[in-house]
Amino acid sequence: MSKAALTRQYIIEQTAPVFNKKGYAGTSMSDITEVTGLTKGAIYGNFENKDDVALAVFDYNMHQITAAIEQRMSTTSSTWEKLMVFPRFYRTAFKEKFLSIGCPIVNTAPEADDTHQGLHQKVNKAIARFDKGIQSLVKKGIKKGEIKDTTNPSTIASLMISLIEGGILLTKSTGQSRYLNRALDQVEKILTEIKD
Amino acid sequence: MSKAALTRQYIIEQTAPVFNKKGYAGTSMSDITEVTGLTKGAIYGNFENKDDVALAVFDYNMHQITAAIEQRMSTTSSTWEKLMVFPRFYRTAFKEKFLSIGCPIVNTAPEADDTHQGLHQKVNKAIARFDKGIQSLVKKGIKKGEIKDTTNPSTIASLMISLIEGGILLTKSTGQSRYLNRALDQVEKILTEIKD
Amino acid sequence: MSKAALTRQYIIEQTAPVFNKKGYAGTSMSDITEVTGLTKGAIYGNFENKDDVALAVFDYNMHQITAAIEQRMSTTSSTWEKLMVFPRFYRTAFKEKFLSIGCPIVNTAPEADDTHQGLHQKVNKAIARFDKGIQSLVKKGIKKGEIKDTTNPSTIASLMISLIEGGILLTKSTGQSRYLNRALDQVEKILTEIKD
Amino acid sequence: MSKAALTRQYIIEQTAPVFNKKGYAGTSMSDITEVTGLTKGAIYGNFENKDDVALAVFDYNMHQITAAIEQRMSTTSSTWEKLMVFPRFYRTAFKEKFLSIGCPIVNTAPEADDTHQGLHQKVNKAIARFDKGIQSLVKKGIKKGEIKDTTNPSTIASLMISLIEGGILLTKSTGQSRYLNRALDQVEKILTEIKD
DNA sequence: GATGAATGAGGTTTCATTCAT
DNA sequence: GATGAATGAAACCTCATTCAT
Repeated sequence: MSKAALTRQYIIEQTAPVFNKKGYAGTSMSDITEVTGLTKGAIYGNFENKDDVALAVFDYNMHQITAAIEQRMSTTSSTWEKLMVFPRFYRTAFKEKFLSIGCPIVNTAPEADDTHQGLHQKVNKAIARFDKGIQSLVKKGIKKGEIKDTTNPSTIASLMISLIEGGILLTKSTGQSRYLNRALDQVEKILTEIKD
Repeated sequence: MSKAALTRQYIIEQTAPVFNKKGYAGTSMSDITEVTGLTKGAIYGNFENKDDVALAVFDYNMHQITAAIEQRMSTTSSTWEKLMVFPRFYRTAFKEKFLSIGCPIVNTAPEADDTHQGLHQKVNKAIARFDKGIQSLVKKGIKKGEIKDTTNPSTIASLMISLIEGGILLTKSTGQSRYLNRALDQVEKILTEIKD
Repeated sequence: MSKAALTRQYIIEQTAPVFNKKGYAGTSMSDITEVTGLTKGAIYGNFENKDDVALAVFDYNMHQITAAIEQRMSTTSSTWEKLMVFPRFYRTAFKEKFLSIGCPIVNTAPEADDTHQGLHQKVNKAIARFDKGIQSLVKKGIKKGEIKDTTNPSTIASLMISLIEGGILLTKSTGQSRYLNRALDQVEKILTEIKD
Repeated sequence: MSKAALTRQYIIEQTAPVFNKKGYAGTSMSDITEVTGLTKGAIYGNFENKDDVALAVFDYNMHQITAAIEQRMSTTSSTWEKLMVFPRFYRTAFKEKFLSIGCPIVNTAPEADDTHQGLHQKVNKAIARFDKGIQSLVKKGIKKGEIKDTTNPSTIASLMISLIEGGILLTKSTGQSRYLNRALDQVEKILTEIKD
């Protein structure tokens, strides 16, 4: 890793929590220099502008979660078990490590929707990847006979994602874990129902 | 209604869409003067500060939705039918009139969580009212024999809210109606299952 | 007294302490409405502008002190005793009632000097009146044989005023009464020395 | 000297006359940018806020006078002569160079008294330093047998300062030099009386 | 490649004042 | 004659960004 790439990575890691807390518009370049201990010049040497930092931070945040999920999936060859990784991950690891941060999709979508094209696209791509991941697991499960062939992959994906993101939003805001817990119960119930 | 109250109302109504689009930090006082055609002084004559405008706008946005829902509920005396108003409302009226705006809870919760105490409290109170409303309908339904007495009101409320808010978040961001639609299908399925 | 004159007087009396505390530039029209409980319109109905209020308040403050001094002087027919009223007044009544407010001349002169023509003129007229008052008492004292005829009235006036205003300035700022006390001791010593 | 320190010094020097003329509340950030030719950002890059500028300017103004006085004192070893530097300095150099500005203590004390904690403290510290300086000269003079041992150092200091500051206030406001002149005559008379 | 002082626009808020009611 | 909502300028301050060193 070149020195430049290292600095870039350092900035992203230090800045991620700030963007998560304050949002895009609420985070200032001064917040970034403060949390990194670097100068304005150093930030602008490694990123084009604030936008560029925000996009990189979003990618970083998504990668943290996706990598953790994929790693857990790799421990089983059953596609149904792979699907069950989602509720299990969000119930344990997520609550321990990530809930204080929240989900980057939930954090970013409402703000980016109408004002921030670059981020909005990234959010939608992240949702699409999430969705496609679930759908292809369901399809593979059907093929392998692990999942009932009457199952609609798109429906399963839509439901799972809405339940998870909704649950996170509410539990994060209220501090009451029951929202995310009941949502994840429901995800598991749905997955159990489609098991063949 | 005094002139001041009229102006206040006017400012709220004109400003609501801007806050919905740009969020709290993203909306400037200049945005407000622009959309209202009033001067800075006029805004500050009717509101203490930007915060005060934001809180009033949030209340206004919530009231719009709650009033519409309550009005629909008033047309039936069956508590189960009253519960069914939620998915039906969000499926029709909401999509037509409100989706461009989004749900004030979804719009506000992520930004307010960590930085904006006043709004955060308002959001949580709104969620609590939403939750309590569903729970008391379920309880009443059980009492009246319309709903199975094995039903857990808190679970139903948690699930319904997570599904609705999650569905809105995703449909608003992606533009794909399937997220909200599948979430509402699920809400209706859940309600059908608890019908006695 | 007409109703208008009463309101004017009321505004002046309520506003005087504010101007004394905050100075001219530091006092806002809102401070004035707040302390009087009246509306902007009421203030502007009775005064041309903020300037006009400030000038009236200065006159009022000066009158308070001058009237008290003159009242005390009227109790003696000795001109030397009349002169001694100054140190005695400032030592007692002033410290009890007026020090928290300060002397209008000290309060106003530095701010008005370079920026506020109207007030500056009023301050200088007040000083001139103060000065002339002392000088004519000294002259009368010389004529009546109460004061040595070698005495220079202008010198006595200059010295007395500098000592009194300097003493007030320092005691007000530091909270240490010795500045004003030693200055008044000196005034009395000077008066004793010129006694015939 | 770093570039920042140079700019800071430049801002202070350019701004000093403005604060002297207009006072703290009367001086605006725009006045400062105008007189310095710098932008708002440049000022705020070098000072925390307007307060911070005002405090630095006060220190600068005091230093100008103190340095001039100390320099003159260094030309004699007699403590009595050192005390005589005060009236002589204020009579000549001060009237030529500083009277247009006034004395920072006189300029600042009345405004700072009730509203501006930071400045108020600085003013009082400046007075205390002035006072202590005179007192310790008197004490040294007594020890060295130059000054009568019946002399009260505190009284001398109180009197000298009241006379000087009072004289400046009145001469500055009225434009008549007799106030300061007679006050300084009196200071010299007092010093002559305590000479051993 | 990094620094950090400077920019200039724009942020929120308060000001003295006016004027239709 | 009084009201108080509105004005428009100006207050203090922060922003994202640049560029000479």
